[in-house]
Amino acid sequence: MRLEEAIKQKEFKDQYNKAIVNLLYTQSFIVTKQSRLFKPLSLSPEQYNVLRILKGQKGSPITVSSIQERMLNKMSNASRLVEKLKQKGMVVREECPTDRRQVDILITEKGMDVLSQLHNEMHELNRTLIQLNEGEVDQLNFLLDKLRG
Amino acid sequence: MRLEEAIKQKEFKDQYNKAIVNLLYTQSFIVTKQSRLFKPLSLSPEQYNVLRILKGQKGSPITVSSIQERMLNKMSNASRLVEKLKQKGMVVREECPTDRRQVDILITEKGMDVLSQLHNEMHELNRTLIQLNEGEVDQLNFLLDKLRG
DNA sequence: TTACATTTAGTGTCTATACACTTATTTGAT
DNA sequence: ATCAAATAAGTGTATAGACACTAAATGTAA
Repeated sequence: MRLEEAIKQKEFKDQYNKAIVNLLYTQSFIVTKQSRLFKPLSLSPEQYNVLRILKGQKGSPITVSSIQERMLNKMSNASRLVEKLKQKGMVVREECPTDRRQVDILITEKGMDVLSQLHNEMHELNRTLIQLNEGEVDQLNFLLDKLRG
Repeated sequence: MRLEEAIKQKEFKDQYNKAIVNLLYTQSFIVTKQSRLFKPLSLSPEQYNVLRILKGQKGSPITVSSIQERMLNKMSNASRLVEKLKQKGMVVREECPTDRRQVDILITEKGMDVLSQLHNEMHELNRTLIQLNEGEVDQLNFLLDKLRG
């Protein structure tokens, strides 16, 4: 659906303003659909994001601040998200041996299980959410990377 | 900055997965910068969105559910956002004469003042946030509209 | 008209964002 | 060696998103 119909706005001042609104609306469109996938596993999109970061470590520990740096939303609170995941038994916290300010985080077997349960569905969803051909997706990624300067 | 550096992820499974992550990251990038503009006026991005919808009405009232339909995030809670704006004196609530379930909302002089204070800065910010030329912005809007099917 | 379904606004609760703050530890300059 | 600055993790608080729920008003069909 065109943005104008989706939010019932007839016109935009210019294409730059429309692009801003289009990006915000499209993110909400994506997150809403992803959330429904996470729901049965009692996982939020941001908790999923943290688990993905931990999985990417392939066994080596990562500190809370490094998780924060890798998060999609730089303003989110990795400390509290890790605590939520720990309560669910999906991660463990360990004191960092070289710097006692830091805390090493590791994904558990249970955390890995949750990710593999989601793997196929997520891949399928991401593919169907984006109704573009391969050339168009490449172009979109190029434009988004360029947009941010 | 390329997405890979921004979130320190070396590669993506495919361009579709990268596009999803790119869209989520870019939205956060935009909202974070917009929030700083709203901060001095004690306005949140979503409250601003509601005020913009009300301004677009050019004086005619709009119900809470119609505001909801026009919002960028369809899951947000127009009822509570309107209440916050009312407490700040930026909107008024009136009982709808034809349907007592509904509540008509109108923007006040104060609400309009806040919008005009932000007008120039917002336009400038939106323009500088998007580091694309005119043809590229058109292309981006086309791709985002097509993406959602 | 009565009974039932639908619509509208609003509430409750959990989670997350935004941002200022605290505490503990480490760094680094003198 | 000392002490201020910087860094890491975590806390407090206000706002918002996600989603189930309620209450009141309206629509509709028998």
